[in-house]
Amino acid sequence: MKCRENAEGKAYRLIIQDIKTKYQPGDFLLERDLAARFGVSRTPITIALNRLVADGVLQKLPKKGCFIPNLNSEDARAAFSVRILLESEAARLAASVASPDDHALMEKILAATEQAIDGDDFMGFTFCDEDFHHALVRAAHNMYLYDAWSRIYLRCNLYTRFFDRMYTRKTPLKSGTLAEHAAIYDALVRHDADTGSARVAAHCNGALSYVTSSPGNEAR
Amino acid sequence: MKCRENAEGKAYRLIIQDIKTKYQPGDFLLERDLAARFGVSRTPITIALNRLVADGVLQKLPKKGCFIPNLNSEDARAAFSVRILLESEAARLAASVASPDDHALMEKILAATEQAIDGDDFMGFTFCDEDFHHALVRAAHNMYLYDAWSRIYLRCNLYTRFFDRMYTRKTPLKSGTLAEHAAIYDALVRHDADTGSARVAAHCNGALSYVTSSPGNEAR
DNA sequence: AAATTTTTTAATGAATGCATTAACGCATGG
DNA sequence: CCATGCGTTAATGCATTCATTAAAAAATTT
Repeated sequence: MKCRENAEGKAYRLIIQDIKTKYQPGDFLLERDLAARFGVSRTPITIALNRLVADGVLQKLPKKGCFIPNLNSEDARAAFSVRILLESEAARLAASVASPDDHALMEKILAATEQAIDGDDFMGFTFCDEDFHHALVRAAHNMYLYDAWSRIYLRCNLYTRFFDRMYTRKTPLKSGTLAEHAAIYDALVRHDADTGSARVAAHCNGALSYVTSSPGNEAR
Repeated sequence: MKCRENAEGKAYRLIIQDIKTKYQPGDFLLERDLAARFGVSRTPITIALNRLVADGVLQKLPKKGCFIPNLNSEDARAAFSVRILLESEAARLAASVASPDDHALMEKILAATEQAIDGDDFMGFTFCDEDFHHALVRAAHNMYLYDAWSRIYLRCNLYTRFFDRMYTRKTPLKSGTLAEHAAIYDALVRHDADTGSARVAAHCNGALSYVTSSPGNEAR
């Protein structure tokens, strides 16, 4: 049986959606607005916002509220370096301990990615991209590693999604991303920890370059 | 000017104190009790508890509440491996980028540690121990690394403090810890990243051994 | 007597109302 | 014309109240 989602969880999920699609760096997220739009009271909104601050996705000023942090290249490099540290270690571990279920899930995601590309479904592709990385890190079978990675990945995605929205540079990325994911997966099933780890690092560095090479990445 | 602490921040700090000194694995933290004891309403308590759940220090069951998670050796190894990954990388970075201020702070903490040992002040020693590690990771000058480390360190300390309370095995640890901290600091000022990183890893592995070697570490 | 159903209780979950405070506009004086 | 001080406003911060629900206790039935 699956318990129905509570108001706070719903708020958390919807706020993340909004952050990725609606708000810009510097924008304040007003509790009253969010509460009205999501049809809940301010209390669960407050809790969800505080969680997002703890996640590093939002910043907070006392008596001022929560806002999307400014994104600049230096921050991006700092955030991505932590992501790379964690995610490449996850790949190293996954090469040893990933289960057949983990492999099956990743294969399924790769297939779905290909399908999304064929259908020119950018949103679907984005979900598949995120799903693959989640599956990869989960395959390391260390919940603390996954927790820490999960947070910094959310933060890194803040950059990626924002620049996606700015430049909507979709097509050139897609094929490369799928090929790189497939190559990472290939190393994992061959239990080649060094190659898997290196490919993950290279892949993430590519994402970092995408973000930092864009002009105007110094947000207002 | 320093703003006075708000109720939520106070609650967060006091709950952590209580966790380290009062509660045991499996104990539920009742919001009403905490609110009454801290002299605030339930709202800031709820927010603080949710932050601690996000930090991985507490676990939560819907409609049941927050509780201290069970501590076992396997979890400890998983948590410490993430801590070691982050903290040894921090040492590697700090060897390059630490400022004179960072060095001065660490020296000050080392002196305070010695003083605490001389005065047989176990509480003071504990604070110095934590302060040193915080200063070390901060010296890497990467706030995302510090954030991620901070969380997993809190979780690791859950084990350490709990076993400290169980066995109060103070004296044999103290001198060794100080010497190891000093050795780490020495590597940092010599800009020897490899040695610093290795010494941090060894030091943390020692803490892990302390926790896992204790009998009865499989909590109820 | 054991099992099951009902009732009670006590906890979290959520909404509302009030207090506090930071920011904005406006007026006044230099 | 610019700076400063006051009053208004609108936001967060917090307390209180009500609703929901899970667990424990009691009563009833088999």
